[in-house]
Amino acid sequence: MRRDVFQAIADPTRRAILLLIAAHAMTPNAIAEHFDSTRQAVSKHLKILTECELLKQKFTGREIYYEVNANKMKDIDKWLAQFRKIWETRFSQLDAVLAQLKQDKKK
Amino acid sequence: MRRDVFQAIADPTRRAILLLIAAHAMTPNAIAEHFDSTRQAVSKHLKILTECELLKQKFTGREIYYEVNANKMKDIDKWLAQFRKIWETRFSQLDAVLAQLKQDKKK
DNA sequence: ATTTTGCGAAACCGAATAGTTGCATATATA
DNA sequence: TATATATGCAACTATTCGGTTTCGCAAAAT
Repeated sequence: MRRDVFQAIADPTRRAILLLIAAHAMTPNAIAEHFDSTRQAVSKHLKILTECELLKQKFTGREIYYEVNANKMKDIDKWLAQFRKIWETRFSQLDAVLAQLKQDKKK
Repeated sequence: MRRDVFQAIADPTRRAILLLIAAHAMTPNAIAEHFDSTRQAVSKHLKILTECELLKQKFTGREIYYEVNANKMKDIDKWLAQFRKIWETRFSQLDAVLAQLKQDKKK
């Protein structure tokens, strides 16, 4: 199944999970304790977050620690960066126009 | 209906719309020309993006120009900033631990 | 060896989603 | 005035989504 970072963070529970374990890795049971829904529901969220690589698994015995993949979080920032770039050039073009107007005024 | 920025950008078509009109405002018809789906489908996307304030409408006669609300885009960045903050303190704590180890070694 | 614990996977269900077609309305244009 | 154009809205549909319950399995604990 195609998993997308943006689709993954669309769900508020999944965003909460990311924030919860951003500080330190946690097991599914420990994570589920912080939410009203069942462990299985949380497990589904973890699966989705793992499939899009926002989470990494660390296996220790029968426990699985989930931790945030900081590197993948950058994908969101990269997308935002596109807009920053567009707006910068747009404003620099505006600057050029304003400079031209100033120039014309002098004449 | 409750509209969320994260839910809005979950859809790839909506992300494409945002990028398309980031440079300059466009009308629904002009936007729809860039996609395979019908004008009505695009119009629905525009409605969702407008409801969560990622887009602003400019009315001129019977035409409606849609433009990106750069300010609302910051909401996404604010969310990302939480993680940056967590990771900064986590690393500074790590620094403290390392410093302590160094201290202990001296003794 | 038996029981408990931690976990994922499957089957199912109601709600939400993205798309379509068809229609109504207001503004240009002939 | 009649017609074409730009747009939003409603009804319908197939699919996806988030949740639950039930189950199976492997690792600990007893």
